[in-house]
Amino acid sequence: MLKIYNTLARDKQDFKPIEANHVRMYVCGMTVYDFCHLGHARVMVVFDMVYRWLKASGYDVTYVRNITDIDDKIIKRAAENKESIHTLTQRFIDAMHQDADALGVQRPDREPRATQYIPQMLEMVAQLEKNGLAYQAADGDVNYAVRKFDGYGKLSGKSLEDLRAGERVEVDSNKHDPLDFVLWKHAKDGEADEVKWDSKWGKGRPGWHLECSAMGSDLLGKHFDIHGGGADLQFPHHENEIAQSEGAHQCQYVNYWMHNGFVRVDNEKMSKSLGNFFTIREVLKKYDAEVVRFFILRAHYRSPLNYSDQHLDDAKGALTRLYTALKSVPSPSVPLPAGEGSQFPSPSGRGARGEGAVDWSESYAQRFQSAMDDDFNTPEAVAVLFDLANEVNRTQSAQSAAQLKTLAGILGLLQRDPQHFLQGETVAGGLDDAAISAQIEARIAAKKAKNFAEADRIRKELLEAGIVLEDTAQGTTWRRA
RNA sequence: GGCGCGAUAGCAAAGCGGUUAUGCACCGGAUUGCAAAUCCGAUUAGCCCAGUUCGACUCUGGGUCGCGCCUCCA
Repeated sequence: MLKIYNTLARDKQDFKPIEANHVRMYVCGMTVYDFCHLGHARVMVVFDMVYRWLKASGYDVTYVRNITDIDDKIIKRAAENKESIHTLTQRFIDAMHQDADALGVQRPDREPRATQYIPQMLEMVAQLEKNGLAYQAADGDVNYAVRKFDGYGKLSGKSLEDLRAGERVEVDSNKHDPLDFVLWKHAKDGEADEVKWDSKWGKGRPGWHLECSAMGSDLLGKHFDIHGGGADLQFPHHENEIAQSEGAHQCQYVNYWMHNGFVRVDNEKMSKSLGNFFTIREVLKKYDAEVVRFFILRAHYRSPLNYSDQHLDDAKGALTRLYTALKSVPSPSVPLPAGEGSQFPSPSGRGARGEGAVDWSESYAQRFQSAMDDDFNTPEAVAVLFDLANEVNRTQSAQSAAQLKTLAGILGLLQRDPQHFLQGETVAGGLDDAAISAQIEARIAAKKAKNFAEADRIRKELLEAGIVLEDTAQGTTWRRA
């Protein structure tokens, strides 16, 4: 039985989807005005892992991750760049897809853009107004009347009183309550047509919180299973989403709220405002994308994750061990042909399908499964992978190697040709494969002639060029350090 | 100030009321011409103070420190 830590309950709970065998999941995606940083990478990878595990567990999953393509920052950036909103957002959506693809993140089933859901948003505002939860203020903005919604604060565990006590922003006299938030932002003079839409409250654009509520319920229904995002979205964003959706639809919005921990640098949250962020593409210049993915999945999704070169190097070394084990055994390909995944029972007797054609009765698979079922405990699941690697190295069993590759595949890891991972790409200015082969041949000749001094010299020279040689029973192999 | 989360060996990071986490590093051995890789073994833990218990890293209370949210943020 899968257990999920539900922020709403502050506890791990048994996961039961609303519809048997079908899971509907929404994750807050990016605001596209710049390149994604490692914090974004973590959300994408973490929920990709969740998506994959639900599928491997036999569920049909509808996964929605939105794109915020209208927002103050976008407008500001477009103006600075003297480009249109559309050009700017499209550019960064493309960049985001490149980054996500590199990290092995599967595309969500739907990727709605806020600007395509304006009618649904307006409809929601109208419904909220009708339900007495929204009002148009003197400045033209339509606000949500927080104190009219019973249960405001149930996700973040904050009461309105607590929130007011900590109020740090200047009180906006147009609001009935300082905590009221904007649903529809009234257009200001001089704003481009591109950033305003007609509505019965006048021209304007949607508030950020409204976007997710409208897209979520339009694509997944008024009540769905899982809603995820970074821990910083818990308040106010997700709290406000609940207020909007439940206020408009008069029913429970989401059953399980999941929040991933932050990526930190020097023990501080990585964020735009602190300026201490690394973009995904920056990091990928230095580290293999799979290493980055592995680095993220090695920690539990709710724990903070400190970024540093040392930790990435560490992750690289560990991943190398797994690939080395796969390399040592011939043809560890995925054991079952596609489409025949139903011959094994899936975890907990859920439907038997999906990408994980795994024999779940096998002991490593069982350990892997209970780790993943325990609130997606990937560190524990990864530990199982290492135990399996040890078994592979010890027994040279093709079956174990196949199991290793299959289980790792559920995490989106270890699917490449081991040789390719270990040897990497030719470094600019470094030795190419042909040059390395020539050196290896020369060394083999030297060894045959018992000229070990020469053989060692060649090996040392290669090592200084970042090439590690390994003499095996099958001959000499090499990898990049 | 309010609310919440965390503190595990040199580093990273999990589970668990009593029995090896795991990876990297380090030490010994096997293997190797020597290495590397691999295998076997050893060493290194549980912020502090109380309490519960036959027994606590694991539960309870208090403290200390760190982090986050309360403002856009993944």
